[in-house]
Amino acid sequence: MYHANIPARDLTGRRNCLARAPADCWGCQARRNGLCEGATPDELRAIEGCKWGDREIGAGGDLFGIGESCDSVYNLVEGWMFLYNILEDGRRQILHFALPGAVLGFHPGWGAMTTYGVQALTDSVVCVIPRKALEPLSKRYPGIGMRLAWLISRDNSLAFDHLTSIGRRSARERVAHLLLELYVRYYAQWPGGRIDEMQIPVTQEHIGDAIGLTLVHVNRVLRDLRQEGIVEFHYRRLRILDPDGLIDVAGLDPQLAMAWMSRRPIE
Amino acid sequence: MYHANIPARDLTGRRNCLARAPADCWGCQARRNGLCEGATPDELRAIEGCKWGDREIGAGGDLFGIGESCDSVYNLVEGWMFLYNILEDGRRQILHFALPGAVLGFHPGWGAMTTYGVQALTDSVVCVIPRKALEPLSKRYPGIGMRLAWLISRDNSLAFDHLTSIGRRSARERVAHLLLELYVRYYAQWPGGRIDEMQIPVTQEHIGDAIGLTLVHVNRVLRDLRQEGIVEFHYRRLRILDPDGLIDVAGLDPQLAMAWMSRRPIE
DNA sequence: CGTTAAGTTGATCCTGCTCAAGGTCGGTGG
DNA sequence: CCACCGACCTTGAGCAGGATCAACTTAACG
Repeated sequence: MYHANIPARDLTGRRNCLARAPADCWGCQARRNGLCEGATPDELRAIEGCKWGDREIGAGGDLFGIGESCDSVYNLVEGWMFLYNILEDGRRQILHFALPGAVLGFHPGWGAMTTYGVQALTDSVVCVIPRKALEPLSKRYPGIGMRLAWLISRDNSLAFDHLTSIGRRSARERVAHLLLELYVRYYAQWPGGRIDEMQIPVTQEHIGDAIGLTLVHVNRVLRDLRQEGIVEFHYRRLRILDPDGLIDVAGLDPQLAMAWMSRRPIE
Repeated sequence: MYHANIPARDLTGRRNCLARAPADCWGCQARRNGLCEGATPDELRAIEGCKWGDREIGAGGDLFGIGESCDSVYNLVEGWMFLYNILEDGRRQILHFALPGAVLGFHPGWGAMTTYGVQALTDSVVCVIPRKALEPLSKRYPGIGMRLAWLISRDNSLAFDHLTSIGRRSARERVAHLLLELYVRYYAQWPGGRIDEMQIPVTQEHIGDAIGLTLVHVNRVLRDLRQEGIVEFHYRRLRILDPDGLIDVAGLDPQLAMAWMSRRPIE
């Protein structure tokens, strides 16, 4: 049973039922994911040993903002977050949606400022690993460095997909593409979830900011897709009625679309 | 002296003078960059020992195409390359320009197909390191895994910048932004190069494909910038006449713009 | 000096933005 | 249980940034 009534807080800080899934749903795999994925018991103990502790962030709160210095690496244990950039005049670009298992805050220019911010979409929990502990840790357990490299390169690969989408696809294609991505990642995280009733803790404005459109236009595209009986997205509920149709609208090779689901770590 | 007349081949395969800079210019720092950056003599020997050899790629040639399987990691030693994606109908998105020192071909889904291609802008040389050698290498020398992670996260950071640019900036801002990026990276690679005469082996079509515009519109924007006396970009020659003006057009915080130049590795 | 890639410019069209006004959902407080 | 409120969604009208199509010019190489 997935959607037991465990309340959480949304962006406004009010209780709502949008993030109702139990901890076991939002974060079940997290401790086995991210940096700990495929780790030996020894490594797990070492990581546990050097971590500072967990940090909770309410929905709408920032893990860190743009331009802050950041001396830790975070392993997202529970909840959804997103990475973003904001220009002077308020235009916002969402760079990445982070699901449990994501590694956050590892960026070049260590002492220096971050060039993006991280905000919680739902109430979230991150495991804090001080930056200083990382290097000795990777010296003792060499697998950790490679696993980090692999995780970041996976995110990079997603960023490349987004670049292609924003740079060269039409609004319709972009929306379809993002919904598919969210579905695939949701499903990889919580297999068994139903395709016709997913809780994606994201508004239409988030979607627009992620794919370089205005919320108004995103809404129009979603209306069309709804009228065509392909998907429904309404108040953070995603229902994919016609998966093949959606893949078609996205302009994806159906085979490639399936390959998305099978990105597994080294070995 | 930087621009000695050592010919290379351009996209058409003809000799030209666009890549005239001597090997010492295009690739001088490469063997000290990338995976080898900051490596101890021991590590250097180990990397040298397990590499398969160098591979040369003529301008316009592919290091690997989209959908090929790729069982090696490449260290770009000499030349410029770019990562790209092509949609079914021919639309192309350039994901990243790679300069000497770049690590190429490290991507998730190892045995699986690549999701992007890599093409040479100038005659290039890469050092080939078999994928199988990488893991034992990183076990023996833990620093290598972390260095890899750092390198990839630097590329990721650039991809985030590009996402922000394409998603939320106007055509004018995007062009200015990319020219600044190319200048900064060029300068970091070949300090001492003149700001009013840089050889950037990239056409206006490449620029368009990198920032999600048509070459026609890129041309119009460049015409405006030229008429305003800010930059000239003509036949792969970039001249920045008014750096502050360019930073202003890009809508960048001047201080942040300078910070770009100082991304250094861990420790 | 011919050839070809690359750059340039104009006219026209269309996708997606802006501005503005409602409508709906869901949580809260009476 | 109902009324209220704020966040979120929805729709229309008009506009504009950038795309498309097409023709022409220029630079660089052989």
